[in-house]
Amino acid sequence: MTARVADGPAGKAGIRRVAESAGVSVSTVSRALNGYTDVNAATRAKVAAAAEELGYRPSYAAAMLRRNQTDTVTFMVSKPWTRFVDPFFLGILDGLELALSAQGYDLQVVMARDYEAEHDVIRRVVERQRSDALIFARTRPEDERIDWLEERGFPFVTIGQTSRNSHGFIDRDQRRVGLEAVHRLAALGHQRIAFLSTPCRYTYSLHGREGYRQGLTEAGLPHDPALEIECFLSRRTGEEAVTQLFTTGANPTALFCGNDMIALSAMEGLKRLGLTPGQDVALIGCDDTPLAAHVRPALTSFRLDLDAMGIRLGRMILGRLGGDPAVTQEFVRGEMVLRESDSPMRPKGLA
Amino acid sequence: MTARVADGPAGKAGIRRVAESAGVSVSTVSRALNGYTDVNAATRAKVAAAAEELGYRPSYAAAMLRRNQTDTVTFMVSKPWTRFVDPFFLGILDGLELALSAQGYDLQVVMARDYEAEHDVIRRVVERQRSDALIFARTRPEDERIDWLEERGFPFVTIGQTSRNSHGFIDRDQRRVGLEAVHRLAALGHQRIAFLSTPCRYTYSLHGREGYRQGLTEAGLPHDPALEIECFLSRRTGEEAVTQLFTTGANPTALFCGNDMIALSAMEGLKRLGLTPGQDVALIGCDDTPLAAHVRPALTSFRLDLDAMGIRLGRMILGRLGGDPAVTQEFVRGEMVLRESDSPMRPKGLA
DNA sequence: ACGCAATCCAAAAACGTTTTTGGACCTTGC
DNA sequence: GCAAGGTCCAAAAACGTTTTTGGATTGCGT
Repeated sequence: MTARVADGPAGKAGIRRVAESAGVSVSTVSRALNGYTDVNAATRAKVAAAAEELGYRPSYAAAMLRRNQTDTVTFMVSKPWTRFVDPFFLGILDGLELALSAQGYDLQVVMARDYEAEHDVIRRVVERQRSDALIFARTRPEDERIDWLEERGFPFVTIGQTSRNSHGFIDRDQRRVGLEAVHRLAALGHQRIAFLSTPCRYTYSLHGREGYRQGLTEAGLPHDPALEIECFLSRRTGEEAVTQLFTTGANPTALFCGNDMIALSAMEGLKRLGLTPGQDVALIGCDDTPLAAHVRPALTSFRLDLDAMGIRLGRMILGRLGGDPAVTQEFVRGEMVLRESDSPMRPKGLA
Repeated sequence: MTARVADGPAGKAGIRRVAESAGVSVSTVSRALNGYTDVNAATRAKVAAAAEELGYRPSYAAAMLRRNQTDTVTFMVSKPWTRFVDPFFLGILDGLELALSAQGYDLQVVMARDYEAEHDVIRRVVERQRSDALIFARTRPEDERIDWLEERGFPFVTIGQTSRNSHGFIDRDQRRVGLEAVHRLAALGHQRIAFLSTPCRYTYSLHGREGYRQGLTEAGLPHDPALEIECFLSRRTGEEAVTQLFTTGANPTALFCGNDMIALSAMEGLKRLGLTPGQDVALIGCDDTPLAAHVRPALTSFRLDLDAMGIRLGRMILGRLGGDPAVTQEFVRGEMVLRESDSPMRPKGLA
């Protein structure tokens, strides 16, 4: 039996054993393995060899305790409206994990079951101290979560902006999306273009509305408040909106929808009203859900490179953790992908 | 300035400060807060009050170092074929996180970018020692990953079975799914039912095939190997399969597809061949992707309660971590949801 | 009163790193 | 030949818990 040397002769090799085996001190092993400069190349090699030989893996817990950092980043996924929105989050998660794991960081995932829970979830995450940074989406113009985090100096990056924008974020320029959608529809001859908005509490909804309205004025079209509808979370949200639009006589010939979910259910609603989507009424969605391409008529929408978005998110958060004090704010471009649902205005009146 | 007491007068309150404030020893604080029995109720209350008062949060790192466990469970998501499969993983993640967080466990997520990477990813996870247990899917009959994990005694649960089934798992009874699908199609009068299988390396594919074949014999139908096609990862996988089927003269009148992705692309392929899915050729899928309900004809498929599956997974893994040595093996029922694509056999020949 | 058991709690030893401090040993310049 | 300055490394002090060990105190039976 070898001399008892603290990490226990039986257990996994600890840094002490490596030190012993390499014939150097514990501290030297640590410095050598962590890439400090003040260690001779020969010594470093010797240490590396010993570590390799013994299959040494540093104890995460010990390092974490000592350095007081977890090398973990938390992503909070907002419980989606429905399964339709999942691809958005998992797509981002994918890119994010790629960027993080490349730097030795781990990705932790927490779920917020509903809107009210989000703040509590965040609180728990930072108070448990098991994570170095936080990423979340669904920002509001005035976002108490952000105030709370900034107050505590906890590193975070959001997907989406606030009114102050004092923090790091990545976002799609939803204003431009709205603008382009309306331009497209106006160019197709539509004069009565409705906006089926996502909930107005979210910043991006507001941006989308701005874009929508600006598009209207740029196209020389009047702004009719009756054509703006706020849709909430429900599988039939678009259906209800459409029903309302055609019941109250707002009678749009085109719909710009805040997301694909809304667009899809709006299609259902149209059919139920005896209208043919993509023929009687044109539609443009957002997000480019996998569904969009497979539905009839195929939904024109705005594609987002989720992987890239995740990777950039990872870089941003790592930058912040790396001590770079700069608050980075990035935009990703949502590219319109034309399909079938954005049909030209039909000359004749409605059915 | 108060007496310097190790956790630093300035920093967050440590257990020492709580002890001091409550007028007991450090160890008592620990025992009180961790629910040990040998501490007086009055003392426990006093400690709890002091902890509350000081906003004490135990250091995860220190506890982890001492107890040698991380209170973290890792979920490996296999890079999906396409975004279509995402809902499967995120759905499970959701339920899983619910179960874990309820017990104070954290959920860590790692991605395996391709099949070959999966083993390496697993290796990294257990060697880094930042996680207590692992969950992963896509098992093979002979699965080296499982051998590797069992060898090391690392706790894990899989989604899917192996040939030995020596481990804990949760799985859908894919044999039954295949059986039911074929029964349904045979009952509709179909005689030539093709099977568009997911890759055969996965256990569930094999089970599906078993069910398919058994269904055939039970229905008194002959087994034609030309009607069995293995589909790989590609957006057009079903399309290719269908083309092959109708080019070589296998000419099925019904398709049982190993997943919805295959079914959907098979639909495309049928259309390209001038056939009307759900009319000239019946289809049944698996997984019940959100897409299934929205496509025309709506795809008949097998629903899975992903949330419940995630929750049960969580319970299983927590059971294992709780010292319960029993290997639990659970099955979830995949319920056939009838829609439009499973049409009856048309009396006349093909178009 | 005395011994024995039960109950509650204090002291101290880990857990395995990282980081600071300072000391040998060379090299170099004069 | 000596001081000054560099390089490289050893020793030891944290980091903040949990858990073991054992010692007081109390209650009880005799």
